[in-house]
Amino acid sequence: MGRPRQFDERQAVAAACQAFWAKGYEATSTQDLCEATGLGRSSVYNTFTSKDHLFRRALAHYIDTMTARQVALLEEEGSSGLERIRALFAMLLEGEMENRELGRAAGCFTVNTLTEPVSETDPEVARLLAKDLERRLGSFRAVIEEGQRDGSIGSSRDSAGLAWYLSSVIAGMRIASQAGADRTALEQIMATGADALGR
Amino acid sequence: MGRPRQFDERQAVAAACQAFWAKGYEATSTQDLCEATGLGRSSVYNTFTSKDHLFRRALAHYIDTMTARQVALLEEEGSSGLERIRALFAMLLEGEMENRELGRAAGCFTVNTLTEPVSETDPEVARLLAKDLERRLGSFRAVIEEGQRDGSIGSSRDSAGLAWYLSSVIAGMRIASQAGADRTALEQIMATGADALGR
DNA sequence: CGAATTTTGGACTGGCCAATACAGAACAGG
DNA sequence: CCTGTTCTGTATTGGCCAGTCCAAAATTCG
Repeated sequence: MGRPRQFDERQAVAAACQAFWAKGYEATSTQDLCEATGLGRSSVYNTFTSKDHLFRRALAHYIDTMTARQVALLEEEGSSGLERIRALFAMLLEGEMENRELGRAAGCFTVNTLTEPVSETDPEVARLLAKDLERRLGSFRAVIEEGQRDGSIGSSRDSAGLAWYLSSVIAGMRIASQAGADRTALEQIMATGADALGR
Repeated sequence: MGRPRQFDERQAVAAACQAFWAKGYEATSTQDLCEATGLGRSSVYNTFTSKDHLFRRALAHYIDTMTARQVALLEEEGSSGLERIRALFAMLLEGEMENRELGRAAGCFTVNTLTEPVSETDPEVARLLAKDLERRLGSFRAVIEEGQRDGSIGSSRDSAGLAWYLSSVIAGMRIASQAGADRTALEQIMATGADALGR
């Protein structure tokens, strides 16, 4: 009963996600959020309680969508460990270029958030980021070990360390993208990043 | 003539740099800057005109100190190209751990700034970042080519691409540090990063 | 000592910030 | 059609923001 919502909550979260992704937590005002979502102030606060709460929802949404897609790609069977990692690289690169063409936010929302104070001051945000990192590292580690077994990854380094390395290379690529690297440079970063695994 | 300053301008810039480094442009208030520098509002505005101007000074200070030190290390003679890169990695890692122990800002001020809107909205900031990146890439490229000549770097990839890769690995390591990676993880990232150059 | 000049501290300003209050709108059930 | 309930638009709140103003302080030069 009661008056029905005139908007889709998930869609609003997705719009807020884009806004926060583009400008970060601090620089995004509640006014920006109203404009991005198309909602009035009352609807925003009635639905999401506060800017902090909406930010957490937006970050969780980003993580759910992006990390899930990436982990799924790494778990696909039918190709070697290294091939799957290369496929992930290609996907990330494509996503990066696509966002650029659409004039959307560059880089990675979670990486950007890590460099903001909110990642330390808000425990819930810290928890989301830590949990996502753990999940990604676990996924990386699994595919690396597969690669070491199937021979596509010649490096005999500790798989946990290589997972950290992989995570760093990806974060670094996104920073490079924000710094203005062109497609060729990004491709070279990814290709060289894979070299370290081959041996 | 006139009343003499009761503070050292360079010292004030250094203090402001620490504040901006720790919290970023957006989240650092002018009040924070007064407390960090120990100056009153009037002195800050009389000396530095505005928050934007002080931020540019702080960023320029960081770049001058940090990049100069790193470039100098890479230009030191008496060791192979790869050895110099490893020395740079060691220095960065040491600096990262030191900052952590002193409870200071983690990560890299320029990397953090790249993920903030100010890096796009303020043309002067954009110029500082672009110029620094160019300088770093040039320095990386030079030492990589030396390494390719002296045989320490076996990778036959394009030196400009490898320079981008190096820059990415370093940025990625700093993100990993902010994400909570321990010393061992950072060491593994750097070591694996060097593997890609060896061949 | 006095005039000119600069820095300094503290009070102050308009504006934007996140968040709230409230009245009316839009439904469901009876 | 009426009542209860939820949503929505507008006006408003107190607070912090960057930046200004001004009078007092501290110097140099004459």
